[in-house]
Amino acid sequence: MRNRERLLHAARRLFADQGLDVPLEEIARAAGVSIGTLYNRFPTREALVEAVFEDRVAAVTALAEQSLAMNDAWEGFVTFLTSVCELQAADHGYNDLAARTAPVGEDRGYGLMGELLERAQRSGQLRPDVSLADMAFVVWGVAATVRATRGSAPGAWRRHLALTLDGLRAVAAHPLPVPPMSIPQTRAAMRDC
Amino acid sequence: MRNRERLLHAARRLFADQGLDVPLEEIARAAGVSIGTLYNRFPTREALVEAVFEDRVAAVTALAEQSLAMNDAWEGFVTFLTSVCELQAADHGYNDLAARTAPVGEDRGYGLMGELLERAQRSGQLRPDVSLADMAFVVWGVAATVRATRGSAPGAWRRHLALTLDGLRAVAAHPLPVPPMSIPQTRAAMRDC
DNA sequence: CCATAGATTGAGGCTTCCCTCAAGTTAGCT
DNA sequence: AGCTAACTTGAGGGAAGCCTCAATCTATGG
Repeated sequence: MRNRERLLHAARRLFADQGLDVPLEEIARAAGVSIGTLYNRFPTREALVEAVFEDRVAAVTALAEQSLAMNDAWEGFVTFLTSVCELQAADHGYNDLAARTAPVGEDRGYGLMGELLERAQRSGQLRPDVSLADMAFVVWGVAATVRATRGSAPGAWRRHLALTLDGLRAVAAHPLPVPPMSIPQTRAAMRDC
Repeated sequence: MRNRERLLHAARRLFADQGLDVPLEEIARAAGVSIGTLYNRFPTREALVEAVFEDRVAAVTALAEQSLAMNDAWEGFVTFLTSVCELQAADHGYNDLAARTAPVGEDRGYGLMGELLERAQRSGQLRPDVSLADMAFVVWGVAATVRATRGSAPGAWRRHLALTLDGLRAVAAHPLPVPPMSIPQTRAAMRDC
């Protein structure tokens, strides 16, 4: 039916503008549909969010593949992270989501992140003591900056990201005080938003 | 009166455990006082928050002074940032607050941050292209990690901070893509949470 | 043209939190 | 004791969201 599409369109727009916490009634109104219909189509907010951002999984996978295809391993690594952050910056809702969806997972798309990372380490440019779980710090950090600066200093996140990346270079490496998060820890942390 | 103290105690505890968004009614209940009394003493949530965290301003100033007294400029800089992050990690409420209160301000205490920063730059260890406004990235980033990992991986923020600090070293410096935020921009961003 | 299955509607009940204010209580002063 | 000023109380009104469900509408096949 047409209503499902209208709802997805409205939700996409409102999530992008206002984040994942928009009132569902507002989405229904924007779609020109009643709140009851929204609940018929998407029994929970989660279902709606998932449907709206379904395509992003593929998009991120594609970005990772493009980045892996680049000759320079470090450049590929940087390009991938930058692209993901650009998605975050362009869409308030995806920014909210990225923090919960981040790098570590059995997810096919994110296996590629591991390859990008290891390749950059083998090339000697990415510090060897970081692991996949550490990428969550990048995403969480930039997400916070994106959120804070959306209104007043859009683009400032690029500076934050650049500083962060400089800390990931092998030449910058100094001993880290604690071991990386384990996979279950990382997953639990992402659940906690 | 005694009630003011009871309220401050209860609020201090609940803010620390649950963040700044605890229901005021819960604070009143924990203080053994009615909601009306809470409103008599603290007409707005902000007033209560301010009263609870009043001492932190002095505490942070003291930390900055201690750090300035250290011989090694870089060590002082790192010690200060680490101490502030420790405060954030120990208190959910202060973590919420730090992001809005961060480095830039006419605040006496935060003028010292500028001295720490410039001293570390003069010593050649802190990269010369960062400014006070960039410290907001550190606070925002670590605050996000503290929040996410509070339950599942406490202490993980130390790793995030260490990586971030490595990116601030002069040896790590690579050109930054955009200029630092202006002071008004920084202040506006901090208002937006 | 009717019957029926399916979709849609939106008022209304529910929860949570905010904040106020009339009535009641306490404490200090004479 | 009596009087007053100051403080305390908590029921209650209001706003925002969530979610449900009986009534209504639509469409399709016979």
